[in-house]
Amino acid sequence: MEISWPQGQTTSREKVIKELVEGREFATQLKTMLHRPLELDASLLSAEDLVSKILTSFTQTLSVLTSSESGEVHQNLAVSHADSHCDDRRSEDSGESRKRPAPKDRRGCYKRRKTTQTWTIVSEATDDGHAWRKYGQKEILNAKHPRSYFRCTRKHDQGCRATKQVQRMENDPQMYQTTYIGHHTCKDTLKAPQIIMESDPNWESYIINPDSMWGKQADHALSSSSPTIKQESKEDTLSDLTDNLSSLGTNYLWSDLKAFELSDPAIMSPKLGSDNGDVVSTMYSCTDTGFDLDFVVKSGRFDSDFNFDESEFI
DNA sequence: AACATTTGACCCTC
DNA sequence: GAGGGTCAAATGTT
Repeated sequence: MEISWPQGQTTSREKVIKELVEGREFATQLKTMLHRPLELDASLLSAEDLVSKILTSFTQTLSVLTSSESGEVHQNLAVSHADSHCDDRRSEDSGESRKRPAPKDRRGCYKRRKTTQTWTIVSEATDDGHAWRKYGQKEILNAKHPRSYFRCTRKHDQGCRATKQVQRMENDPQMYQTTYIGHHTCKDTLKAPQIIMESDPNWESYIINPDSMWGKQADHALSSSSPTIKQESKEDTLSDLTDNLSSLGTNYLWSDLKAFELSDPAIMSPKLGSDNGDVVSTMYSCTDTGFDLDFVVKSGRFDSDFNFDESEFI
């Protein structure tokens, strides 16, 4: 994989490398801790601290990358204008009668983002640690099950534009295909790991295998299927990659293995609540940038060919 | 009261 | 015009 850095971003590149190296270091410590819990040195950081450090590393990396990517900023500005336009219109309608008022002219209010990056996962769980609000449901042609539409609950107070669509698989009703559209810009990224650790003190036994998480190939015996992230080129930006890394490395990892806290009872399979010992399998399909990534989360394993080696960025 | 969900209408893209 | 994405009033829940 090769990323070409624009001129003048050498410093950013160094920061990114530094953050990733630090993150890897913390992950290594966490791995050691998980493998040898009885040999813990009291002077070392706790597992929770290490997780926080790792997440901070991701966040700092994203911060550097997104701040150097002006196109995204312009896009956000355009949307905020559209939002204010809609708000103005809403306030004008405030005097109308309650019952189905006269149709409003909502032209220009829709922010359909056909160029925004999307990626899809197939999983038993739809909860990903983020707070979502359902804003719609539609019957889809030739689909047995309706599609549910969710937006980030931080849309209004933090302007987070992330949305997702969840649809039950036809051939396997226990599985849900979740399509994520856009990335979270809100600040609730630490929520998921906290929930995990609080909900199950033995989470590490089936949630994370640091060997596989950080690129060292460990036990593949449980990986019976070939997982993929498919990426298509739409709006190729560097921040796309980093956003995906963030999501895959944090949100998805936590969420899929946190399959037992379900956020949408209307579309959830009731059996999930008692399946802690069962296989958690997820396939990621990413429709996004020009980068090729292969991941698998199966039976609690997170296998990745993606390596956070700084040489990858040269 | 505040927040979340439901659901019909509206709008956009193809 | 069909299909699908989003809005927003009504309703439900905490």
